[in-house]
Amino acid sequence: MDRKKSIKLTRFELEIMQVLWELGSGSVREIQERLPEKRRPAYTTVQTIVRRLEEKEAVRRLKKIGNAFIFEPLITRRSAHHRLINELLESFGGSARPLMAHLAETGKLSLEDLKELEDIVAQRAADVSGKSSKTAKRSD
Amino acid sequence: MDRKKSIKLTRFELEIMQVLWELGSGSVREIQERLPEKRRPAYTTVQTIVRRLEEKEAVRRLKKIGNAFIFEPLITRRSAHHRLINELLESFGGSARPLMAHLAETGKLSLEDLKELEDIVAQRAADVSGKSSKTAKRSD
DNA sequence: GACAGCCTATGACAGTTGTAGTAGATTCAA
DNA sequence: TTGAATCTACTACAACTGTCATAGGCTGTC
Repeated sequence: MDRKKSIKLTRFELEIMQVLWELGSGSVREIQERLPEKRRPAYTTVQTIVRRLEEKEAVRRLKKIGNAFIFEPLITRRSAHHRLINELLESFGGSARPLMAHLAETGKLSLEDLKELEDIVAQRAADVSGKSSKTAKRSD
Repeated sequence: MDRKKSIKLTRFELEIMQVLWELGSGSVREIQERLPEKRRPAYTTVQTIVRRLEEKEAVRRLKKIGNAFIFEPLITRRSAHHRLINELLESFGGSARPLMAHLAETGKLSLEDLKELEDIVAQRAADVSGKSSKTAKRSD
């Protein structure tokens, strides 16, 4: 599907992207202030990561306010999550089952969760057979 | 639960652990030969990773055959997977839902999968209330 | 008992990642 | 218009990773 062969993000880069996805856009200062007080890195550390994200084309400069740049994400949270999940699945031999089983066993998954998921899967099956939508409607 | 605050493995280290989990135990040579022909690293590269795994106490020397050491895993596949999953969940804000939804949407999850999961979850709920087992029976 | 062949122990190195300091540009309030 | 505050650009660096080469130690065989 996606031709933009998805960008690889490090843990910290991902954390900063999370902030940007929440904010929509923001300056280095804003990003830094949204990071958890515990272990909040120096301003220039955040700046460095944002620069690397720029190089990777994961964010871009949207505009300038005062003398500060405002950055915005160029990749979606969804696509990033997509990548993470696929990477994890690879480590598991490609099957989602062990992953699911783990979640179920460790109580991270409730019966209600599963019911809702069934709806999603059923809906998806219907869409596919009905060919009603190419990429289904969704938010996130 | 686990007091052994779980070892952090890199991708390659994990790949080698996978081989060892499958073999039960093996020499550097055996491990190397089990790696996919495409991109199979040099013998000494595998050796280096195994050494690092030793340092991390993820494997140990079980015995010596001829002049070669035979290594065996010290951590379970299960605990390693556990860690990976938890790390992923953290990136998702701790909730399994987005992860599950993603799997459902991308068709990695079938209705049968979900049905079986319901059994697991239901069983788990029963165990917990009934206090019948401490760590439930399982294979993996 | 000497040697080819495989093994181990070590060292090395470049790329990535997290972390931050410094210097100089820009801004804005007085 | 000037000076403090705030930014950006650049540099640095150690730890971690993937990758391998080299040197020297065993072993099994003729």
